[in-house]
Amino acid sequence: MAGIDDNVAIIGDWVPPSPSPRAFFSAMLGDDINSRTITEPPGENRNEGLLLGQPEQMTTGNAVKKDGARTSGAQLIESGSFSEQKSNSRGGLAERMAARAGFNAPRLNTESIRSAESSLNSEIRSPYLTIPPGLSPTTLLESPVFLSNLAQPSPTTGKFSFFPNGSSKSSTVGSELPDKSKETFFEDINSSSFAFKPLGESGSSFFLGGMSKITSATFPQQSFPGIDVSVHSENALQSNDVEPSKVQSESRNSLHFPAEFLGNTLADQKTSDTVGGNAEHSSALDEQQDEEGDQRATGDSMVAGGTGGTPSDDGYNWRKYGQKQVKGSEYPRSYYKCTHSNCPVKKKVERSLEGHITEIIYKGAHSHPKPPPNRRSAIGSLDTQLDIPEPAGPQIGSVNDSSWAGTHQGTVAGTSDWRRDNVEVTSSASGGPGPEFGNPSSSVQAQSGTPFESADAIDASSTFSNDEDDDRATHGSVGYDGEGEESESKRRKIETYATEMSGATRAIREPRVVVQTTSEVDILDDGYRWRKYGQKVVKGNPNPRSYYKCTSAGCTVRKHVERASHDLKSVITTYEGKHNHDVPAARNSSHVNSGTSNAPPGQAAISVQNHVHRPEPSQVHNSMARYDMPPAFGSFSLPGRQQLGPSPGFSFGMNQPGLANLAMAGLGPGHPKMPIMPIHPYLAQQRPENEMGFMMPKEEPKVEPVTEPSLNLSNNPTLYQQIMSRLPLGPQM
DNA sequence: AGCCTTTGACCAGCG
DNA sequence: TCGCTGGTCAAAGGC
Repeated sequence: MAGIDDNVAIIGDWVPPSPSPRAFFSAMLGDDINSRTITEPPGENRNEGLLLGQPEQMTTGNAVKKDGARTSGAQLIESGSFSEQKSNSRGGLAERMAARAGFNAPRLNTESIRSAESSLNSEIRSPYLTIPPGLSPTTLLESPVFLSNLAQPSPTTGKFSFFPNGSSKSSTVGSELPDKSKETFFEDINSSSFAFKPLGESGSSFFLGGMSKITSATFPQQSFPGIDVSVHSENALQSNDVEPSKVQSESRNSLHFPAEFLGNTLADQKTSDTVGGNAEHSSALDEQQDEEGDQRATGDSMVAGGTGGTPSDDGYNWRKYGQKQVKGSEYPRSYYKCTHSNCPVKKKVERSLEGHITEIIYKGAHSHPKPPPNRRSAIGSLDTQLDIPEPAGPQIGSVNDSSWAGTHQGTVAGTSDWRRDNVEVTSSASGGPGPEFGNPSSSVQAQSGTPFESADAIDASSTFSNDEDDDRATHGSVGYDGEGEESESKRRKIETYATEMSGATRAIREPRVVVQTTSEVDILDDGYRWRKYGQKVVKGNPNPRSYYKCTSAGCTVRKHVERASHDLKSVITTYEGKHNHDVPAARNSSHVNSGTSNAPPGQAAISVQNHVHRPEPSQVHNSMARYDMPPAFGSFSLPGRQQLGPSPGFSFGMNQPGLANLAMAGLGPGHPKMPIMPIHPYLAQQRPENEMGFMMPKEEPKVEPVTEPSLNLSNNPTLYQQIMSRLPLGPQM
C-alpha cells in the first residue's frame, strides 16, 4: 500500500484521506460493489474522503442516468448533489468540507455539472477541465491508469488493465476485492452495464480519448463521493468519424472524478499492473513505477498549490496575464497562459484569501510535452531544445480523440474565444491528422528524426497502450493536456536526451534575426501583433529594451526592440522563434503597413521565410518580419518549398521608413557571415536614406554586417534563394 | 537577460 | 445605446 500512503502524503492537507481502491471502484461499479464498500470495516476506512465529499457524477453521456448517479452517491454520502451544494453556496460547501475533512476544502466549479446533468441524454462534452484546488492536473492527467488503462480494456484480452486478475503483492484494487468480487468482477461489470462502446463510437476520444470511453461507458451509477473534478471542455470531443454537426451538439459534458481516485488511482494502478500479470502492460508498468517519484513530486507541488503555492504546479509553466474579481465569486480569478511559445492553453484560477486554490479551469490542450521538471521554471520552449516539428496545423491533443484537449486541429491553437471553441472545433476539422502532442505516441513520433526515434524507451504505444494505432490517439489523449499521460520516466528520458544534447541545443535553437533600422519608426509595426511582456535596460545600452511576443496563438516568435546606443535613431529589433502564421488581418488605419499587408499573397509582400530554422515544408508558411512591397515587386518564396500560406515568408518591407539595407550574418559554424545584402534598387528608391541591418546570426553574438556585393539582389528575383543558398543546410540555428 | 507578477485600463459580448 | 461583465492588454517593477 505504499502507493496509497505515498499519495496520501502527496495530497497533503487538502485531499481527503485516501480511500481504498475498493471504495472507489465500488462507487464506480455500482451497487454490487458499493454494498461491499459500505460494509468495509471502519478500521480500514480510508474512505473517509469518500464520505466527506460530494456525490460525484461520472457523466457518461446518454449512458448515464441522472437518478442512478445520485442514488449511488446517496449510498456513500449524505445527500444532495455537488452542484446543488454549490448552487447554494460555494463558500458554504468549502466550509462544510473543511469541517468534515479537516482541511480547507476548495470551491469547485460545478457549473459544468449542472450542465451535464441537464444534458445527460446527449453526448455533450465540455472541454473545460475544472480541477479542485490543490489537485494538480498532473496527477489526473498523467495517470495512464485513470484515463487510459482504466478506461480501456485490452483490445486483445478485453481485460481492464486496472483490474489485474492475477495475484497481487499488495493490497491493490483487485486484491482488496473479495475473492468473489474478483471472480465476478467482470461479471459485475457486465451486469452493471459497464461496457465500453467501440472506439469511434463514442463520438469522442479521450481526454478525452480515454475519458470519452468513460463517458461512453454505461455506468449505471457514477456517483463518486469526494472531491470533484469536472471536465469542461470547450474543445469538442470527437473522433474522426464524428460529424461536425454531431460534435457541435456534444458541446458540453462533465466528467467528475473523485479526488481520491485522482490521487490514488495511479499508485493503485501501478500496483495492480505490477501484479496483474498483464504482459501487455509490462512496459507500462516500469514506466508507471518510474513515475511514482514524479507523482510524489507533483503531489508536493499540489500541496503547495492547494495551500497557497503556485496556482497549481501542474508541471507546465504559466504566465499570469490578468486578474479579475468576477461577479459571484468570492475570490479573484487569475488568468494564466501556458508560457510555452506554441501552446494555446489557458487556465483560470480562483484562489481564496488564504491562498487555497478554489477553482481551476483549463482551456485548450497543451501542444507540447510537459517541460522536464528541472526546466519547468525555465523557458518553456522545449521545442527549441528537441526541435520537435510543429504540426502542419494547429496542434492539439490528438486527432482521433480530438477530445477535450484534443480538439481538432485548427481549434485550440487558433482560437482565443473560448466560447467559440466548440464550433470551431467542428468547423475546422478538415485539417486532418497531424502531429499530436496530445498523444503520447504521436508526441514521440513528433520527435522522430531526433535520437528519440530509436529509443525504445519512448515507445509510447507500448507504454501507454497495447492497442493498435487506431487506439493510440485515444490513449494519447488521456491527458487533458495531450501530454498528461506521458510518463515521467519518458519525460526524464527526453530530458536526459535534452541534457545530453545540451551541446547540440544551441545548434537547433531557433534562429535569431536582427533587424536594425535607422528611423524613428521601428519595426514594431511589422504587420504582426505583439504583446509587450517586459522591458529592461540592458548593459551597454542606456535605452530600454522592450520584449515582445507575438500575440498570435501558436506563434513562437518573440522579439525585443531597443534603440542603438550609438544612434538613437537606430532601432534594433531582434526576432527569435519560429514563425507559424500569416500576418494578421489588417489592423485599423493606424497600421503603418495596413496599406499593403492585406494584399493578396504574392502581391504585396516579398516573403522570405525564416528558413534559417530549416523548417519542414509544413513550416514554409512560417513567416517573420514582414515588410510590405508594392504589388509590382511580387513575391518570392523559397524554391522547392511549398508555399502554404498567403504570405509565406520572410517579408522585407520596403515601403516602410527605415528599411533599406539588409544583412544576414552569422549563419553558423563553417558558414561565413552572411553579408549585407545590397538593397534592391527598388528599395533604395523607396527609402534611400534609410538603412536597415538584417542579420541572422546563428548564435547570440551579433555579427557585424559584412557587405558582399556578390549577393546582388537587384537583378535576381530569387532573393530568397540567394539568402537560403547561404544558409547552412544541416540542423542549425 | 529574460521572464513573471501586479494592476488599472481597455475591449467586446450580452442583456 | 448603455451598462455590466469577463477577459485581455500593457506599463512598471520585481525576481
